[in-house]
Order: sequence, then C-alpha cells, then structure tokens
Amino acid sequence: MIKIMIIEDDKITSKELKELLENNNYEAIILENLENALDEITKIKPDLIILDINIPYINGQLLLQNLRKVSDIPVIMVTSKNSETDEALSISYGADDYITKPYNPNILLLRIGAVLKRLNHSSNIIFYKDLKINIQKGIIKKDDKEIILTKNEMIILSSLLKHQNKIVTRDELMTELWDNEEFISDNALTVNISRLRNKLKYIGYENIIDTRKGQGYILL
Amino acid sequence: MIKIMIIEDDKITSKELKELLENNNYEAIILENLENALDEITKIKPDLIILDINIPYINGQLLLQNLRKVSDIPVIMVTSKNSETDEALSISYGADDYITKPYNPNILLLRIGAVLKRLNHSSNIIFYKDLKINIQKGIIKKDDKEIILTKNEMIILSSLLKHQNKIVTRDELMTELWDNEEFISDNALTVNISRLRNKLKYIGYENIIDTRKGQGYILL
DNA sequence: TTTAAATGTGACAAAACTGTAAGAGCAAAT
DNA sequence: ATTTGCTCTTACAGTTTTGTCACATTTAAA
Repeated sequence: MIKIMIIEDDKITSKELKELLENNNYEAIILENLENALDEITKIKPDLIILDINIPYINGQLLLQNLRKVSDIPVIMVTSKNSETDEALSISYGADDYITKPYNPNILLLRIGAVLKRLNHSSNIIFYKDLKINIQKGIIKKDDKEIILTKNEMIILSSLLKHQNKIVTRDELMTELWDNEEFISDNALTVNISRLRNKLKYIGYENIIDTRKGQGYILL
Repeated sequence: MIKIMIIEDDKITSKELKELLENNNYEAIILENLENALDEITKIKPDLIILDINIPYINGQLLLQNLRKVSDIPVIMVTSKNSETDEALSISYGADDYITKPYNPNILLLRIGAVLKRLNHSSNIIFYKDLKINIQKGIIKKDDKEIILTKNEMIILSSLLKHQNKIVTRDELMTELWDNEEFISDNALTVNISRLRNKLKYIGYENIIDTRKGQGYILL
C-alpha cells in the first residue's frame, strides 16, 4: 500500500483528504504534530507528502527545504493563493508538483498518480499495481509479504516493466542479461523466468508474466 | 545541445517560445506541418516536446496517445485555462508534465528543467569521471577494463554517488544496506567498503572513497 | 491426431556472496 | 609515549546464486 502523509492544519480539510485517499487505495496518515514534522517524516517514511504551504507555526517552504537536505520523498505543495511566486519557489525548493486551493479532488488524484509515475522513472522504487519494488535491493513488497529477487530476476522484471503492455522478445531479454558474454544456453533464460514466476506466485501474482509463444513475454 | 520541439499553431506564441528556449541554451524546433506530426517527431527525434493540446486539424490528446505507442520522448502539455478535463486527460494519456495557458515563462523553464533532470536519472547508466556504471548489472567499465560489483557494493557506491562531495555517515550506509534487518555488526560495512575499494583499485580508482574518521565516507 | 518446435521444471555442482571473528593499523587526545 | 576509539584486513564457513542438463509439457501447424 502506498503511504501518503498529509501535512495540513485545517482538521476538516485533512479529514476529507484522508477519506479521498483511502477511497482510492492509498494509506493516508495525517501529521498531528506540526512542530516536529521532520522527525515524524523520517520516522514514518511516507511514499509521498501533501504539504500545505500555509500551515501555522512553521513555514512550509522552509520545511520543504530542510526535508530536501535529508530525503527525496516526493512532495505535492498545496497553496490557497494563486501566486506564481509560490509556485516557482515550490518547484525550485524541490516540490514535485503544486496544486492551488480549492482543488478538484480528481485532479489531485491524477497529480498524485503522475508524481508516483515519475518517481518510478527516476528512483530505485517502482510501484506496480499494489507492489512496491526496490530495484536496487531486489525487494518486492505487497502488504506484509515480501520476496527477494536475484539480480537476474530483477533484470528480467525491469525489462518487462519498462515495456509494459508490450511484448519483449527472448532475444531482448538475453541481451539485457548476458550482453557480451560467451555462449549461454537460451534455456538459462527460461529457467530464470521460471524462478521469477515462482517467487511472484508467493505474493499472488502468478500469471502476470504471460508467454507469447514464438514472440516473447509480456507483463500484464 | 538539447532539442525541444514546439507543437503549437499560433505563430506568435510559437515564435516567442522559440526565442525563450534559445535564450536559455536549448535548440528549439517549431513543427510546421501539423498534419504529419508523428512522422516529423520520429524523424527529428527531439529530446522533449511542448505540445499545445488545442492545435487544429489534429487532436493533441490523440497525437500524444499515438506517440506513446512508439516512443517515450517526454512531453509537456500546454492546456487552456480552466480546462480541468484537459489537464486530467494529459496526465493519464502519458504527458510528463503540463502547464496552463497563459503561463509564466520562468515556470515553463523550471518545468522543462525538471523533466529533463528526471530523464537523466531514469537510465540505468551513470557516468562518473571516465567510468561508465551500470547500476542494475553492477558493472563498471573503464576503457577496456571492467569490474563487477555485488549488490552490497553497488548500494554503497550508489549512495556515495548520490551525495557526491558530501560526507555520507556510516549510519546512513548501514540503513541503506540493512534497513530493517536484525543486528548486523557494523564491521560488516567496513568489510564491504574494503571489498569495494579493492575492486576499484583494479581500474585505477584506489583513493576515490575517502574515510573521514568519526564522520563517514566521501566520494572524491 | 500427429509432429515438431518452443517453452517449462527440478536437480545439481560450481562459483559467488556475505556476515563474523580476530587481530592489525592508525590518528587524535591525554 | 600511551591510551583510546575508530577503521581496516584477512580468513572462513554458511548461504545464495546460477548455468547446465535431462526430461516434461504446451502449442500450433500439418
């Protein structure tokens, strides 16, 4: 489950937002103690933060700046002013996106989706369906279950993810895996696919890698 | 030079935009033939596209959809004011970012910069000095020589690369390596650093990981 | 249905990976 | 000079990874 932290002082707004997020399959956490926001963030480790720039006690932009010194967690800034200066500052201080209050809930959801999609492309973490995939470590988490992939398995899955909904040929995968090594049996690929499927089965994703005989594989 | 294609029917707007981009060190190309946009794009292969969703003759959204079937070139959508439907559609059809008309030129530049920065990070290849580092495979090439890093070694090197010219504490590295595992001797980190240094020595990078006693390590 | 090609699986042994232990090295402070 | 607190290195053994092999199974065409 993707964890989103809400930093917002207005109780009504934050409660509504929490509901909206939970209705759309996110885990929403409202930050209660605005005073030590940074500590809470590093403790809870959300996947994304929705930050109201006008929260009292602390300066939203300052918080963002400080956060950026220690973390790359994506942040969507919320402001009530339609002030381009704020927007520019938010982006240059490291906000990943920006939305003006009052906002259309569906737009916010789309922006969240877009930010997470971007994150997929730029970080070690990829979200796929309800899986959280750490490419570098080869760890895939689904709720409480997790599986650990080997380097080969991760290379295969990455290739499939990169070309989602497109067929990836066995040759392409062979090249990704053993680019310029001596001769390696093409059955080695089949075996690695098999091992990958077995691990995925454990987290309930038995059939996401589909064989297209004579063509290759496709991630569903 | 980074090539940006402008797809926009209003001559004045596109000319202004071209100037703006060229003044900021981009190569700007205005697409003249809106009818066969897709062909032109695949021929010119821009690094980024700025696409007005309201161009005549063709449907901007449809163009984006078709483009996405064959290419991942980043697209920034320009939408008209107040059209939340357009905004929603742009994102879900694969735009990398969007901006609402009329826009502040500096905001557009910031967004272009942000999209391009993301692009740089999305590849598995990192260049460092004269090294070519494949993070996924853990292969580092220098001229003809190459070394192969293990997962642990790659995690350490990635962390150091990510915070280039900054000290990374031993604790940070421990967290990256063994986040929520049981107790692991902190000497394990020292050993892994040692192994990494030994491999780097083979390609002539003996001293790039510098110890800052009591503080951590820094990549020179 | 038969056949041939493509794909899948379980077992195995060699190679690679990795945390620990024990002791050495080293720099700053006393 | 000695002590103290870090950091480094080497050796080791348990574990994991991985390509191959030998069959098994599936698919689509004949």
